[in-house]
Amino acid sequence: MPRQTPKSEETRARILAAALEVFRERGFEAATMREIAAAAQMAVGAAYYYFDSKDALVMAYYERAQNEMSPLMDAQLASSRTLEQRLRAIIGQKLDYFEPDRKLVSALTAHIDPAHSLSPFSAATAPIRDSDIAFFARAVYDSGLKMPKSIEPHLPRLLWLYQMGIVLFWVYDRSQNQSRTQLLLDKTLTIVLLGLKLAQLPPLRPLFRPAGELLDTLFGEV
Amino acid sequence: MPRQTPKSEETRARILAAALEVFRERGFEAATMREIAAAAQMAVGAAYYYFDSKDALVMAYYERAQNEMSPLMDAQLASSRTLEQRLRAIIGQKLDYFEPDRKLVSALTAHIDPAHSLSPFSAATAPIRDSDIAFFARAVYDSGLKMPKSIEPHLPRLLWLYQMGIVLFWVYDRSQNQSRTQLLLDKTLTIVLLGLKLAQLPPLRPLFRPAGELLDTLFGEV
DNA sequence: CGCTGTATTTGAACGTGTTCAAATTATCCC
DNA sequence: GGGATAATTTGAACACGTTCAAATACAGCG
Repeated sequence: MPRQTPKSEETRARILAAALEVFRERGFEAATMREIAAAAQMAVGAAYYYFDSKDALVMAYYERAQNEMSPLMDAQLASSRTLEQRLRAIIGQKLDYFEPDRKLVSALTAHIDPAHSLSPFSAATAPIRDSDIAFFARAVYDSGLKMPKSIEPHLPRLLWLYQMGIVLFWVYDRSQNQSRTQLLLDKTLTIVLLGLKLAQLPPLRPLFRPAGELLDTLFGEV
Repeated sequence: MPRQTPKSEETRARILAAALEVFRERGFEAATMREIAAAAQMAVGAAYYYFDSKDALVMAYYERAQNEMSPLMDAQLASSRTLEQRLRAIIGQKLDYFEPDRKLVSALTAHIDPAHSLSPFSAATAPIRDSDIAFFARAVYDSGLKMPKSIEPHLPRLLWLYQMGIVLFWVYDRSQNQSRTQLLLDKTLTIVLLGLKLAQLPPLRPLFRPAGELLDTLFGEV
């Protein structure tokens, strides 16, 4: 993994920039590694010296996106109070950030298979996923929500999963300005928050015990 | 599309059989069209004369599966009464049928992108999807469930989507005997049925109106 | 049987992502 | 500076899915 010298770091950046340019212009699938290498003014082999695969270019984009979004997310969390505000802020921020690259993001969401490196559920994307889930953990924690003990530890991951569904829908949403996604977000957020409110009511808590057990097993180690 | 003479039909069948053999042996990705053609004792071009692509072979498998499952589903529906029984029967039947080909099915569920022909949401799989949703429609209708008018027309599709989630989980479930999927099915089915019961209570109906509006827009034409 | 047109079959060729031995360039140490 | 070692760059080569012009088998008809 050549990230040693400043020069190689710069070459790497040049290839990534060229790749994104070609991706945006012709889409991920239609873009060829030869094109990308040519755009970066080097032989195709050189691109492979810096990136293991075509997918790795998208992965690098994904990692950079996460890094760039991190402070933005912090700001969103700092400037919102209720859980609803926070969830809206986080998810809205993510959609805003990815807006110019919706086509490219679809390469990231195209695969469900956890064995596929670009899948949001893969081992390769685990660090990004974890740092993402951490935002939801903070959103929940800072809002002082009191959840049943059986649900609480899983809540960040559940919300992340929910957000993943929204993003997925958004990527393939062909309505004007992705207005359907807005609708989906508005309505489902209401439902999610209602569910969380209900889970807080002591008399209803027993109803959530089975759900907790389910989550324990599903999110537990394989 | 050469499905004219009995002979060509037989050749087509031979290629599909050879393909499934190779797919089962080495997995969809690792299998090559040259291997498949060789297994069917013909040149690679001949395979393409009968099937447009490697994906088309999986699609043919999918179509055949749907045809073979149809009478089995009928039987399951005939021998069960309550909605819970029916849902269990339908979903259980599907998992049983696909059990020997879990690896191959993963090629069908690997893509979310509706533009990808093998995606469960693609235009190419629409006929299979529709016939599948029809089973859920019958399961609901025959069970005499009284749903709010706002939800009712969407219920079959919703249940199909739910089932899709279960199948998806199952395909990538690496626990012994896919026991986690069983757990997921048991627990979520309880929750789904509880939700449907609640939706039937007149005092709670207003709560479901927004959900109905959401579904109207989401499932409406683009 | 032979002729004609269609259905099928062939395998070389294309463009793809990826690999790799070899060539080139940079770096370090004396 | 010069020689050795490492980092980088090259482009041909590979296996893949797919295409296609050409070759072959077949069917119907006189």
